[in-house]
Amino acid sequence: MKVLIVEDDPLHRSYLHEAVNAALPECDTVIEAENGTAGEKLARDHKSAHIVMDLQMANRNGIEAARTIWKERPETRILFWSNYSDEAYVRGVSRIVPDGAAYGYVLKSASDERLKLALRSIFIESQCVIDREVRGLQQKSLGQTNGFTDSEYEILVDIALGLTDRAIAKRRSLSLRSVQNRLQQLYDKLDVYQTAGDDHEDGRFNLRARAVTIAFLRKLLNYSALERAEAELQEWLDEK
Amino acid sequence: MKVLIVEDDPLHRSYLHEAVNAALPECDTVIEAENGTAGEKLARDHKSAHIVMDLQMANRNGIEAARTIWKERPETRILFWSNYSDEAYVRGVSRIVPDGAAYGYVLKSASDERLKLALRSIFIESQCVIDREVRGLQQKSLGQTNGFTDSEYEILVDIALGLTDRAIAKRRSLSLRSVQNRLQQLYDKLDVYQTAGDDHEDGRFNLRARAVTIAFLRKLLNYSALERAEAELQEWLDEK
DNA sequence: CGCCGTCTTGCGTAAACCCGCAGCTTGTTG
DNA sequence: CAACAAGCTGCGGGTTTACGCAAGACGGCG
Repeated sequence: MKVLIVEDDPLHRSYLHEAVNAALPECDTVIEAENGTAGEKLARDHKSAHIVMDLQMANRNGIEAARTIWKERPETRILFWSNYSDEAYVRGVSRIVPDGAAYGYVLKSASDERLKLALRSIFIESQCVIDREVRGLQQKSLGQTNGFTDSEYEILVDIALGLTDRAIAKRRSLSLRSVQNRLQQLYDKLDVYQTAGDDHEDGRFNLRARAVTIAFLRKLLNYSALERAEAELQEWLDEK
Repeated sequence: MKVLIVEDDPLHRSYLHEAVNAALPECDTVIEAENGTAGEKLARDHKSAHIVMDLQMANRNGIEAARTIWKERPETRILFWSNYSDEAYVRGVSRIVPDGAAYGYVLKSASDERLKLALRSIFIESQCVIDREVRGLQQKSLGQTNGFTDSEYEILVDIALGLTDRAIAKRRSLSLRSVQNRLQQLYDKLDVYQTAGDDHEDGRFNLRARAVTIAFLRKLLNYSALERAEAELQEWLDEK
């Protein structure tokens, strides 16, 4: 049994290496990659390998890497190991996991025990293991309680990218008015108004920009989500 | 001689601990804090301590902590140790360093040697040590070559927060038109137009929102800068 | 002092944005 | 099937943005 570790930080890499050795005596080979690109290549070379993957990496982030790896071999088991439980990451991951694939998501702040347990559960028992904190977000982002619909999230990303209403309409095949409807819906959910008016006319906010800011501060969006969205946008621009 | 380590991640914390022991045999006490708040308190208790500080921490980030520490004891020597060299961080740091204070900025990707050397230079020799990469940014952000003026940066932050032109005018004591002038200036520098028009009328951008996105992608802004700015904004809103 | 560049401000306009109102299409439920 | 909720769409209008044009204000510099 082989395990591939994809992780930026040398300290964390060697820590993972040890953890894998300790938790999985049946594992005979551990390979390391220090960024997403190298990770993809090694995953291709060692087809049977299970993967432990960091999410935020400079060169090519974990979500990108996981996506291409899963595209080639959907049955690959991947354990995501991340510092953050931002909704943006969680959403990003659940967007790309293939049907029925075994995967995991544990936070770097988890104890040694938790990590080792997760390693065994996923790689040996083929179970999904998702940290409680992360799980909470996942529920919210799927269930409609309080969380965001896909269409709301979509339009959030679109204005975050800086598209005009018209451009969004074209991209999503909607009428201009519908786009604006969704925007209002988004403004509602994000509570842009409360912070906005207070009741003085003075400190008014630009709703569109404010919505993005709030989303950022609430970690509905983050750098890597923006980066991905920007790439998709460019793609779309090119083909249109 | 005492050294205080303020760092989120337990792995990095113990690594730093070792590095300090190895580089500074004259250091008899090493104290650790795992977030900004705890760091501030320990800094108060151990007045003579030199500090190694992580920048991005969950609870209270390094810049905040450093600011209050320096406010109480401006001669404190602080070595910032960070994963990133985003302009947003660099700018944030140079904004708060007291006149003539000895400080340092080294990246986590630096070699052991570099770190140890920096430790000795700052804590023993009272020299400023700033990683080459970081230094580059610093030049740019101070000199006007290609970089951003303070007033440009200021307005960037303001629209990122989601303020309207009018609100910005009020906050910065400018006329509405001046605010808009600065905005245009900003749009120029950020090259919002190039990506915008291409030459089709189709894929138009909302300049204001797009500018923020570009700034984010170029790391002129980041989460912690936004967070700080938001706090300042709230403060201003309250008193006005 | 007069010339010049940079910054500020006002006026005016076209476009984009925010949104209430109202008619339509769906899918759901009793 | 009737009734109802939810989403899409057009219309209309009030507000905000983006920006050209031009008139001052301020600070060097020959």
